[in-house]
Amino acid sequence: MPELPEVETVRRGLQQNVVGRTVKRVEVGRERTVRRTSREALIDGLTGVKILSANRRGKYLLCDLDSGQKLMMHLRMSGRLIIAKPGSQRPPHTHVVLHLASAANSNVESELWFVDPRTFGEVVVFDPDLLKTQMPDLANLGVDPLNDEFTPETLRELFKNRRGNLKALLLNQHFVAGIGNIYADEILHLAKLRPDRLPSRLTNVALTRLHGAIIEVLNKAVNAGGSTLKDTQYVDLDGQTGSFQDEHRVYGRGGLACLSCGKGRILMTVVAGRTTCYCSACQH
DNA sequence: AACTGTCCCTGCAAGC
DNA sequence: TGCTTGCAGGGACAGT
Repeated sequence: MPELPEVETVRRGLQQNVVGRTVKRVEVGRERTVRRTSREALIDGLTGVKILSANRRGKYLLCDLDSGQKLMMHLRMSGRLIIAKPGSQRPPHTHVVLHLASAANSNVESELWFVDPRTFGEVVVFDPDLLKTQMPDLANLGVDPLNDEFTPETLRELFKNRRGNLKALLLNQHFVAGIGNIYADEILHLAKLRPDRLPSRLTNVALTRLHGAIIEVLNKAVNAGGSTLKDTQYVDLDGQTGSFQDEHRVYGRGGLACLSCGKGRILMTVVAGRTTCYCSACQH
């Protein structure tokens, strides 16, 4: 399930394969994928338009367009972006197809497919001036943890006057943007903190450890190309799987021995309404 | 204002 | 074997 590391891997794929190219034609299959506006709005907003950049904010992919508008793509649970040769066999649930003109230094055209079985994902073209009204979720997004402005002090400020537990806070996109269920559990395990701990009670030492764990886990996962699980089949733009699932220490390991301390057993419970795995011995 | 619970949707796996 | 059921989860939304 795409979280920050997977989305960052996809972003790099877009940078390589899509930036600098012009959209010749747009196909929209299932309208739910473009529900924020409409089929016509997406086709009008992208046809004949050049894609200038590939950026990321949390789990949101954002491209500047030469029309002055922006393209936002969100993979949510099961979304995938695939670059393919024109006319290739499309997988089931291919909801949006962008036909891309060849890059300046080549004569190879491509298709960019937005594939999404569970249809939670979305694709939208929006006017940056209307960000606050049209894209309130994006406008209210918290700090990106891989941005330099994310420091232990940031975390300390954000923890003030918070009632929820650590896991709920890590999952809250208004707080820190990009962490989902898998990486929240991995981060808390590395930081040796229980998911149900209250942030207001954390010592400065623990808080600094948490800050370091957020950055370390996310960077390692980015370097591994993200995590590919059985159920979501996450792959990058070229169809490559990630490998960070091999480094998961708690996620999906309920009932097994802790790989870090060797003493504890991984408990599987529900915290903040999500399946949560943590070590009974080394997380306090 | 901040938090919790429910819903959306499909594919897969477990259980009968 | 073949069906049903439950589960996975990001974020919008309604309710507290």
